[in-house]
Amino acid sequence: MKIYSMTEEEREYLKQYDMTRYDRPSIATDMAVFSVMDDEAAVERGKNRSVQNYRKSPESKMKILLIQRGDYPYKGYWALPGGFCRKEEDIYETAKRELYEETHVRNAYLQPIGIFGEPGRDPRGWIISHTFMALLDGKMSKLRAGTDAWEAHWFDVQMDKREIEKNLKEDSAAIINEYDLRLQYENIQLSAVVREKKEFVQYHETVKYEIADCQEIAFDHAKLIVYALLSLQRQVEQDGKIVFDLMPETFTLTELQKTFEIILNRPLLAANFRRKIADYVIETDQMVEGAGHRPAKKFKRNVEAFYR
Amino acid sequence: MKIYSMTEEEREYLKQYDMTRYDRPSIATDMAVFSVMDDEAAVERGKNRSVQNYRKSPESKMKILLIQRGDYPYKGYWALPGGFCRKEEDIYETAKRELYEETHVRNAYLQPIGIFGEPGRDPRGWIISHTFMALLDGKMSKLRAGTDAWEAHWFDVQMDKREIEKNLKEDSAAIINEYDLRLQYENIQLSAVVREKKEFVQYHETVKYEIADCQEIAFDHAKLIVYALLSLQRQVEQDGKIVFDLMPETFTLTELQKTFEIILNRPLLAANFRRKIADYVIETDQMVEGAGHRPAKKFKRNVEAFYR
DNA sequence: CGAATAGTGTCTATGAGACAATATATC
DNA sequence: GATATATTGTCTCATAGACACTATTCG
Repeated sequence: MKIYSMTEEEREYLKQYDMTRYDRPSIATDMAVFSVMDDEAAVERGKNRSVQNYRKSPESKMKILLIQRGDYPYKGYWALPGGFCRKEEDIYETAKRELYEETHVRNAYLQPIGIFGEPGRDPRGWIISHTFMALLDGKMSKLRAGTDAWEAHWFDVQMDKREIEKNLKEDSAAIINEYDLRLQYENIQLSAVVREKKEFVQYHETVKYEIADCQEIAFDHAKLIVYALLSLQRQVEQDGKIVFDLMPETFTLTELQKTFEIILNRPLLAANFRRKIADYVIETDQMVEGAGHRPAKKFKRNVEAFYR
Repeated sequence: MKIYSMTEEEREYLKQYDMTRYDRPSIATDMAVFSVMDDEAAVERGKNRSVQNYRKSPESKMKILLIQRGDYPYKGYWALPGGFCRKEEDIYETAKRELYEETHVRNAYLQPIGIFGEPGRDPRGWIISHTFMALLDGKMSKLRAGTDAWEAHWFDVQMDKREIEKNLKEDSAAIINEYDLRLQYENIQLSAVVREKKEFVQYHETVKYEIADCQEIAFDHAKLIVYALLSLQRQVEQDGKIVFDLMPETFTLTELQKTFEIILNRPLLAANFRRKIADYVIETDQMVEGAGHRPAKKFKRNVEAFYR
């Protein structure tokens, strides 16, 4: 390999080079941390089930991790966990560090999904957010202990799509959708409406997102959350592999299916689902115990299949 | 909509807030600008065809736009076009501006594909690159006029995959691939080898790219180029829509098919291809003229189909 | 046995891939 | 007519979706 080595002239040039002559933004990461779990798991694991419905399986829900801001700006509002990129830190390292600080999870699916640098998005100044999506096995995370000024909680996520306008012609298109976002943790309710504008300009598609309404969600994070949810859906629709990142080491096929259903927001037929994911899982000899009905086999990932 | 409005206390807080207490990187965009065209088009359009083979259709090739660096560091090396993000400029705007400056194209498919911020990637200091992929209709671009110190050219792209290691087990996997990249413009030959390491760590996939060899390509741009090519391939493999962004307003189905083939790096059967893309195109009444064989119908995009 | 969930078998429609056949320009 | 490409028809096989059916545990 040919190594790049500097000449004396170059060394001189770089010595004179002044990085600060250009304005520079602060770089932040915001983490959309998702998990799928039932409410009991969200509060405390392994607690007593309600006595009446002991036969019913608990309902799984999509969750997102939010923290309440303890400082200005948006003091008291809820925001995605995140923080600033440290000097000479790779942005992925920043994301991993933030994730660990908030959840004590070291290994998780982590993916950059967007860059939001619109001027004015943060009153403190020019701050570019690198938004990451993280998928957590809900059983693994231990939230950072909250203080008065800094609470972290798993919020239920509900998002509904509404079509506002759809104008399709042979050579042009304009589509506007609205996404109603509702987030809930105990008696705390947050909500937002994010508008998606798709257009065809000179034979090229353009998509824009803007916040139409926002209750108690800090900065432009409502937009980031909607964007992250749409990214997740789109990816799972195309290739379900990443859903496994939401699962623990072993799981039943029904648990896996429910996780798919929650993300895709539609029911799946068990027989077809099982056929589809059959190659990706391997039966273990564990069984679920103590349910009021036929016990399910536990499965684990078949790593070979993930690489075709 | 509830408007976020500041209190006096908050205004005071922000006044004291010192952005400069954290280190900040410079933010750059690097543009992987791809186009598919025949060599004649790359040099000058509409020129005389070679007389012997007037009946043969010209061969299309994948091209990438590179500039020769006129300054240190990597003076004389070839690099992706790019530049720094200006104050209060959205990073997408930076990318659009750069694209326009280099190619005089305003509308093109533009997509962020990666963030590269590894310490040491630029000898000038802490510079985070936001890499964008742009797809251009080759007939549209007019390269910025070159000067002695600043040449821009369309390079032929050839990338081949080589499997180095493949260790698949039930619960773990380690895969190493190498990508041989060769770029050529007239008698200028650039090359690189980029290694891709995939692993399964605690049930989660990790992928890393590193440069194993690099000839005459500046910075870590060999890695960015390979990464961009892989992104393009993956996307087209999943959903061919973006290929249309490489096409002019009207085109023949064979031209479209060739473009797919070049990206996917494999031949397609015409009958099947046509069935697959049938809904996305509309016949026009134009025909190709003056070819030494049956003339092809010209088609245009069917915008309706792009929105399902 | 009834409730509740786990798991399987099969029919059909749709789409991908392979291959053969036909069509139409120029020279 | 020869060359070179354009365009269409059809067979097979794999897969997705719908639906009906069987299995197993607890109480």
